[in-house]
Amino acid sequence: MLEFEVQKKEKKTNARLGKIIWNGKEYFTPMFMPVGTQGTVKTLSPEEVKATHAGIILANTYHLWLRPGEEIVKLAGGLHKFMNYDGLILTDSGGFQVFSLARPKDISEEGVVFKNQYNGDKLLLTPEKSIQIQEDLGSDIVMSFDECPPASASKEYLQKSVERTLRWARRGKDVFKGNNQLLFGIVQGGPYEDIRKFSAEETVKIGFDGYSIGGVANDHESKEDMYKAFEYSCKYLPEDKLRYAMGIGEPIDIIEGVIRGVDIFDCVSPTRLARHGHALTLDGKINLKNSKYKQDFSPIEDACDCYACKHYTKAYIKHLINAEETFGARLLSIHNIRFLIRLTESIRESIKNDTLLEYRDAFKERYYGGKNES
RNA sequence: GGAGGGAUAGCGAAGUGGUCAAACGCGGCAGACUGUAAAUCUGUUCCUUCGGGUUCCAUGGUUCAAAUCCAUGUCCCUCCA
Repeated sequence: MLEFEVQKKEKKTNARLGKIIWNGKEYFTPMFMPVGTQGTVKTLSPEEVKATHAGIILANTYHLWLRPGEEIVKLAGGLHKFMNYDGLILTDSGGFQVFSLARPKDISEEGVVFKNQYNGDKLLLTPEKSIQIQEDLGSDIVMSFDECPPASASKEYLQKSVERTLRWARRGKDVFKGNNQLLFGIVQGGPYEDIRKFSAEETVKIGFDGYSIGGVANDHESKEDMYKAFEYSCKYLPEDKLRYAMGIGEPIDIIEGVIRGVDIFDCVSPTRLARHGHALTLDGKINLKNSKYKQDFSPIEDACDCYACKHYTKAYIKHLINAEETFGARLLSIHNIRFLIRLTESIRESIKNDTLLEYRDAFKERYYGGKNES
């Protein structure tokens, strides 16, 4: 069983340094979780994922339900065995797909109706079904099925949505067997303190192994609103449980999240940006498709210890991206994930030294180089 | 030697009297991307001092008006000898 303890609290912020023990292995928080929606971190082998020092990945209930089907994964012996990955796996519940795929009229008290994108079938995903699928997948951390409304939704809608998500959380917990799996509840409520407080307190009353902060970075809301959501959620969550900000992955957002008490982050951005030719660097995000890198025979970052930076130049990776060779996307994915993992390593170091705010300011100054972050 | 067909922006390719600075695709140049319907999507791509200027193989012509019609030339392709 997975254990979690807070080892140190930063003096000037709400940041925490934590340790997870699972299957005899230790993992440290704050941590970043690469996304492997369909049972693979796009373009990477599990060995390459592990080489970035990522200890946990996220897979998706909705996608694996549709294809290949959770019964296939179960027959294979569970997702770890199926995809040959022995690190931690967290499965998202399909809640994000309520935001990205469903229309308002598809959402009811019972659950959410989706149209199977492969054969047009009508499919009903309910809190109970989501838990059953995740149990069959055999992930280590199971997410409650939630509605993920846009941050811009009206306060009235958010309040109603949060109440329904609470009922769904209750229903999910009631059927969850807990066989060597943890179950997380999800706090919603947009940028409003009263709704976040209500959502957090009521979710805690139901009682979960950890708590997620959802409904952030899904609607081009302001950074200020996103950070409020972190703050107003963490404020009402227990100290001794993991806190996970769902979908957060811009470097500055990770730092600001940690400052407000978040332990875990996940994001598609390092792999998606990679496929689109972008590399994360301490001096900001760069686009290797830009012609200025044609003859740049230096690594993406001199100081980076990733496989891509140790062996390849920007000019070569640019060539691969321009030629649409998958190796380019793979090298950039390795780099970008390693970049975010290294970011969390630096953050943990700063928490130990109680210098997180100074770290944040120096990071921002260099990353944005005087430009406004957006 | 004979008979046809063709030449349009960096490339491919529409257009066959005015609504054409010229569709569309590729390439080029940029931008976006936060629990992945995303190896996707968006913008831009003759010159410009943003008023305009100069284009559709070349030259001449017809017309109020030509990428589009006519004549001649150049080059390319196909078929027949």
